[in-house]
Amino acid sequence: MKATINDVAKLSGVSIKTVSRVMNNEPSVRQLTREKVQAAVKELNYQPNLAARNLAGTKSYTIAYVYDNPNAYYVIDMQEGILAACRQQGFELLINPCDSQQENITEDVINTIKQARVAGLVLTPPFSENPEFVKRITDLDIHVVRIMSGDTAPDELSPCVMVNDRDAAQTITQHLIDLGHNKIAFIAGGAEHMSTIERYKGYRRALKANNIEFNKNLLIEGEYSFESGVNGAKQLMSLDNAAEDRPSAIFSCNDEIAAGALFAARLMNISIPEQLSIAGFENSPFSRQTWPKLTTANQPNKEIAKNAASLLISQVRKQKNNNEISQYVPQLVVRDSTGQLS
Amino acid sequence: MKATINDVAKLSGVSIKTVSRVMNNEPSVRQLTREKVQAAVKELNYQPNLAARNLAGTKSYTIAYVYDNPNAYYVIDMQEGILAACRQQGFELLINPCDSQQENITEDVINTIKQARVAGLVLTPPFSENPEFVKRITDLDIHVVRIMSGDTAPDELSPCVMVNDRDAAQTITQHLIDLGHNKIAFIAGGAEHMSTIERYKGYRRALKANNIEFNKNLLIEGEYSFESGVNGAKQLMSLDNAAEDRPSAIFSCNDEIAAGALFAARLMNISIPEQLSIAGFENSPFSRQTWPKLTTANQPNKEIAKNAASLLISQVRKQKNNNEISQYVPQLVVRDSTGQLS
DNA sequence: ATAAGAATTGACAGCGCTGTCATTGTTTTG
DNA sequence: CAAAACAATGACAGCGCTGTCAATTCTTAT
Repeated sequence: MKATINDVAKLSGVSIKTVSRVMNNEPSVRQLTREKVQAAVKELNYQPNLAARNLAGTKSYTIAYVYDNPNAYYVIDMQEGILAACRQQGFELLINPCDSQQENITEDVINTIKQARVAGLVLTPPFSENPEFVKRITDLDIHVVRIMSGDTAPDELSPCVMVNDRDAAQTITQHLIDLGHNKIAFIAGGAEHMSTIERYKGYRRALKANNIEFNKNLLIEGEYSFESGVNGAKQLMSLDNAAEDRPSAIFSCNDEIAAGALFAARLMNISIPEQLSIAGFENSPFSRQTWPKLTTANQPNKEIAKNAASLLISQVRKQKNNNEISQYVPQLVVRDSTGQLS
Repeated sequence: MKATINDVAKLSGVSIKTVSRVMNNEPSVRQLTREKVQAAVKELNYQPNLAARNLAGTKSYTIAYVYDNPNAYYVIDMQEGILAACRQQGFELLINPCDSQQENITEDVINTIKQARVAGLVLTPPFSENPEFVKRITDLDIHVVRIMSGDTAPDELSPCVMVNDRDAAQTITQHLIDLGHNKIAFIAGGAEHMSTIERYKGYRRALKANNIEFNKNLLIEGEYSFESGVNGAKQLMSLDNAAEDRPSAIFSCNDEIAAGALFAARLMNISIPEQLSIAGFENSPFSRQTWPKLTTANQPNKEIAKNAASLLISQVRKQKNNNEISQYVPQLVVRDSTGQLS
């Protein structure tokens, strides 16, 4: 029922070794031979047996996704993207959820990837932002691709797929400015996240580009939570209007914060967007479940993850891969929570 | 570095075949021998090579989680539970996200599980609620364990882990009644979900047990969405109060609906819980991100999934497994969105 | 045209385990 | 106590593939 390499060899009239070569994109196979084999592969719908490959070879056909992130939507998207790349390339995916705060987490992860003979790792924050952790892994000759916030890779430890939160945040802030706002507050997420830092930088850059002076009363240091949004917005909206401090727009570091801010505004009978504009970031399902729906920035996580995983697989295979995009800029999604003052 | 079966055989002074027997819990091994081997296994920290097992044996050590569910929190919890069981038992997990509405989905899934030599499937709604689908799989001698809503398995196709939404819904409704409410509305989720039906039944049963007459104006047929909660609550709260139709409590079929209802109440300047109690269901992270926080019912998804997966693995191994719980009743979590009328 | 060199291909062993079946050890029974 | 019955163990092949290395074919330069 299931075709083996032997069937392919017979059908195409070559040895199994040659079939193996074709399947692994090895050089030293004549073009004609290659095509014959590929035809047979197609006809028999042959797919190499992963178990046999893993057993026989010194190479590994398994990559892992090591994560620790409370945002289920993010994780699922990443995972599905990675999975798509794996399926395409005949790789296996080991999922490894874990607690990045745990004492011996690095050793634990190393153990797991040794045990399972993992060839490479896709890392997302917070792991991707921890150079010590990354170094420990790459020192073991295990390939790594990191997905992280920024515009260029921070070091040479591994290839990175960058998410340019800064530019995106600048775009969002500019959107607010274009709407006529000049008192724009920023509710930050936890400062331990690079994404917070980057988004903040983008916000500041937009202000600067438009000659709007930064007012530190309009900066709230929060964390990535609904509650933080509620408190931040409350604090902001109780600023003295006479002193011209009270903002007419709030840029929240993510959608959850924005939802909280939205909620607080509602509590204070401030109508959105007539009296106050609120923007989020992430385009999580959350942002469509608020009322009004949130203006936000969309990052195509599935696509990012798929690309990162393909990159990783090319690395593992020692093939080059030219059509990788190494920087993504989240795109502005304008919905109903931002508008001109009226 | 990594111990093989050979090392264990040498250390314990038996043949590799005997070690294999011990590792697979096969009979026909003397107790003394078994212990010797187990000691060696422990000393060498030996773990059988999955690839070799899969390649050599006719048995498979892979189970799959086939899902199609928009609720990322649910999926992640399920997946992590299944993963935990797999790790414990030395199984491999194949993750298979897919679209249950797709034309040839059944064939696709069958193809995948044949290709990967999957021994068993963990199914959650909507797949677990589709008997045709389940039958197609079990006809192939592939083991299945279903997680679904109800109190007893609907058929003999496969073992089931039941989530007794009905009893839980009754408990929630009773909680509302105990608080003094007797005009309790129900905003349903999509009727194609068993969970909706079950939760509705529990609601009706609680009414009946307390001699409260069912008022069909208080039943809103919605779907599992925020918007549905908004619309449902609006409709309910505009009911004529004079006719004594307007509810003082709303039982929403899940947290998302409840969040919508909460939001609508806020829009109408109805204070929660002073003027209206709202209960959700699911205890999703969502329910802690509303204000006030939602009273809801908690289902320990991770644990349910872990149990279901262990059950599946026992089936696959043809071992019996007595300590499985086959029914879970979600527990009432009282928070701030329900209270007495004041 | 021909030898040296390079490119292509194949034979064969073996990865770590399980299935089959033969062998050895231990009980039971007449 | 011998024979039959059964329990415990091991020898060996082989799962489907890859790595090594030798054999073959094709180039190229002389």
